[in-house]
Amino acid sequence: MKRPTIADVARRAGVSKGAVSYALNGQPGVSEATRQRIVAIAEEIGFSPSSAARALSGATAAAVGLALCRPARILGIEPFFMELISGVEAVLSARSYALTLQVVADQDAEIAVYRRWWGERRVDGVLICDLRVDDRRVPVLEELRLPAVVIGGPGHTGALPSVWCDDAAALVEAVEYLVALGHRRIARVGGLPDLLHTRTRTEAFERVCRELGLVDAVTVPSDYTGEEGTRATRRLLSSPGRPTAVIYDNDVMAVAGLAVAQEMGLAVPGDLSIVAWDDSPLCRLVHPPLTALGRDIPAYGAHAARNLLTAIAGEPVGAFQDETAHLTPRGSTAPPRSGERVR
Amino acid sequence: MKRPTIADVARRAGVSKGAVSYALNGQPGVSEATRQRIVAIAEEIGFSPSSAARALSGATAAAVGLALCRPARILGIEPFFMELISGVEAVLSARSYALTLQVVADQDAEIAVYRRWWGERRVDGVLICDLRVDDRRVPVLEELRLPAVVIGGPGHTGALPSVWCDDAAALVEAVEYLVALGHRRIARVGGLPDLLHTRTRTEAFERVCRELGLVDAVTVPSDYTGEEGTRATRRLLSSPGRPTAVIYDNDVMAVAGLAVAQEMGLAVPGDLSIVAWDDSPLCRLVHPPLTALGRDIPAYGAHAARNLLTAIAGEPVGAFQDETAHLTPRGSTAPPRSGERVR
DNA sequence: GACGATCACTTAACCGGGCAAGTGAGGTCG
DNA sequence: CGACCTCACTTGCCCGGTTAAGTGATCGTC
Repeated sequence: MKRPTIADVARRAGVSKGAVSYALNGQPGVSEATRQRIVAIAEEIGFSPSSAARALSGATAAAVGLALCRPARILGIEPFFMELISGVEAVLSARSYALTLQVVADQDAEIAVYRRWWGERRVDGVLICDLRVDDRRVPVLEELRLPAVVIGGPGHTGALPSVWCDDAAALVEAVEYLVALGHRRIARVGGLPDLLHTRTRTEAFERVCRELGLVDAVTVPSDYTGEEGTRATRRLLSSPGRPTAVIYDNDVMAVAGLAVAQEMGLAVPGDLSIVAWDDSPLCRLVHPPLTALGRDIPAYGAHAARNLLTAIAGEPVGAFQDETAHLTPRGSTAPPRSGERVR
Repeated sequence: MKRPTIADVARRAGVSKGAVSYALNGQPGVSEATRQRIVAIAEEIGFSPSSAARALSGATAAAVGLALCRPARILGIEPFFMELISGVEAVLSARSYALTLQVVADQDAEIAVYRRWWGERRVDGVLICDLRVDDRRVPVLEELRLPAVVIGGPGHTGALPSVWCDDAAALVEAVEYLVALGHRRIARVGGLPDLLHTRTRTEAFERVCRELGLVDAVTVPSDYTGEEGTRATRRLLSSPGRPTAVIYDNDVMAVAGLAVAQEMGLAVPGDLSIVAWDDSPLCRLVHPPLTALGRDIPAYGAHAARNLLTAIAGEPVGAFQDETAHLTPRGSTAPPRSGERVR
């Protein structure tokens, strides 16, 4: 089956292809009667304009890019990215934009992908995730003048617009909640230490613990995998003066931590309270269900996509603060047993 | 920063753009010395050919499409799709193909996306997931002559090539294993009943149970979500003559089932054995770790992508059988308690 | 009734590559 | 020595849209 082109529509309508272009794009230059006839014919023969030809004649590619820099085994189990993509997609497909996805091995590969996409005019703009401190991708995108929205921050985004949320405030809420329950020995299993939001959380954790007088509040770095969550939890729970509550930087590690506690014969929440970051269905699936810091991730992605489309349209876009994650208490948190409450 | 075009390279090299095209595409028509000079200049000024221009002049779009027809909350938590995408990506990016992703609401929307992609020449081919019985997408893709590889089967793929694995055999292995442990009352929580592989598994389950003389082997349909897994498990475990073993069609529901058992005070595996389909890290995270039917999903995706590229190249491709999922026994399966063993 | 304005188109150039056909220089051979 | 061939390019058209500029018909106006 041959794909219909604008020339086919023009021939059937008995007009020039210029007229068809004006008619289908709502431009002036054709009468209303002719426009309707052309639209009907286009509909009838199933014409949709070649994105390549459109992109070539100066218009947009009608596509945005997303490069993910995480190994497959983490991408798979972390609900975050798929939920983000769902939200991004909802906005893009409503405007007939395509999403081009690429999984990359490291930051250099990611930068190479951006340069290639830019040179190939394959995308009109990109979303960047997993912002790092002094991120090398930012100056490259600025230099290329490739429209981009950073998902993350605040700060370290250069002149690029961003969509961010206040992780520090969310973390403070979680710690204050645990302290209100009576916990004094709180530990945290953090995400990849290079990521900006991990650093933000770590600093907030240290600050709030200092302010509340919690002395041995320690953050164990990890890589978001269940294995690392298991390892970190084992270490924390085997140490003298083990914590009575642990905050995990993602849900996967929190679930892993729960399993370790059960394996070691510790009751959750009796002997150990657990708080997870990112409240995916996973948190509600396990027993006890996990207290979690949740937020609407599809909405987060949707905001990023919307701002990117605005930036592509050439309008100025600044930093957008999304809602702060809020704590949903569930069965995994409770006051520590009395013996534990006194240091 | 202006994007370099082939004309920029030609000007710097002092040749025509035709010569540059020949040089960069390894075609004969330029001397080796000139070719190297041109390649060096292209490298230096960071030239990559516009994908739009390339696509327009008859070559490929260098992109393949993947439409996912599942609601966001399922896509997020099911590791299957992200792992599949990782595998697909590994093959595509090695050949500089882009992956265009779209999340759609239903089958009609998905078909509309294929028609649009085809008309826009946006992709050279597509991968289709979640094959149904007498799938309506198949004849559409055949009519459009859009290269496609079906991920699923066997059967119901029309003349389209496919990549599939023998779910029936895997299911039989799981049931035989449970029977060997001494189980006689085995139930199954199935996936979406419309999907072909669900039907394949259901038929295999009924057949093998009949052959082994297990009388009340029941399949409860569900939708792959944790909530449905919870509901189905509650119903199964509350019924008189409750099963001593349950096979779940995905890992999420298995984890949910485990939580229900714990909540109802049933010991796993003492009172209830659990087998999960798709062995994601999730299965190893919970306590006890789940016995699972695992397979290499990234490899599955990679095979599909490879066959799609072959089909795009115009070479004939048939059905490809991937390895059968194999059972990894873990802590969630054991012989039923003696009182249960006798019917 | 001549003139300018407006309308409803058409024409043609352009985007950036690919590629068939053309060209001129140099070499081979009868 | 001229015919022929090969090599190493150049020229020019094509892909399928968009859009500025051009054109002819109709209309209103003085």
